[in-house]
Amino acid sequence: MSLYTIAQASQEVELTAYTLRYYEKEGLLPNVTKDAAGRRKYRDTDLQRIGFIKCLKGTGMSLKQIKEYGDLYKQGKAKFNQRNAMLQSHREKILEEIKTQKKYLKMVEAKIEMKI
Amino acid sequence: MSLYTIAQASQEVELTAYTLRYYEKEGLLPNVTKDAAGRRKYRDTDLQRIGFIKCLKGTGMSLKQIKEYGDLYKQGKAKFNQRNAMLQSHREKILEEIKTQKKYLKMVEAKIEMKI
DNA sequence: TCTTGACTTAGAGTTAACTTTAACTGTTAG
DNA sequence: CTAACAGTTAAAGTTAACTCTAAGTCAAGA
Repeated sequence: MSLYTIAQASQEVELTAYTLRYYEKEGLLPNVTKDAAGRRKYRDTDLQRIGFIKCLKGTGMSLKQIKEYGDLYKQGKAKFNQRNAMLQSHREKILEEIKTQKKYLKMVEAKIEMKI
Repeated sequence: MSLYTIAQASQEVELTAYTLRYYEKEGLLPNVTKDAAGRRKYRDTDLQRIGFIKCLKGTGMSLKQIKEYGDLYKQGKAKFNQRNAMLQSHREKILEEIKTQKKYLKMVEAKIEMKI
């Protein structure tokens, strides 16, 4: 079980320390502990959580919605259905997005082929 | 050859009239003509251009870069190489992005499958 | 003729997601 | 012991991309 300073965590997850503090302030990382001097110590589970936040964010979910998801998560089995529904519909959204990206890719390729 | 008011063009391309004026102000739509009363009249070529702008924007190109691309386009054959290089590297970027989206899709699906 | 409604402009306001600053504190290497 | 450094906070600043407001113009219908 290893602990990371904010600088180490920052490097690990490829987000700035500013961003990590910001996410915490916004309630996306409720479980980050601090050492005796008040400095953040990130655990592996924190890094995993950040990884999933990056996944949700990278697929177009807003921080606000990510927080909602996290809040449901915290409430455990009671909110399982609601939480899973969120993921299901987000999955649909990603599928749609991939479809759109492929369409756009073809448009760009067509433009390249036009050579004008 | 049909002409569209801003309201009609707006509906056609699914952007608000505000956004169309904003794009024009930013130099992304340099060829929109106006009628005797000073009202914008969009031609089919304008709508096609907007369609391509949406494609570039939808694949993560900034309006600033889209303007640069448009400016190169305006300079015709002289800037063909530069313009085409932009599209080539944008194509790579889209391919990368699709790859990332597929990875994230798998992460979300894994989370759904976990049922926890 | 009057009024309604779609348009015009310049410029101000909004939102999300950071990003930076200022002032401070606690840890560590020389 | 002290200077440098990594961290802390609250709050202000930044950026992109809209989005809206205010004040005005113009054309068409009752």
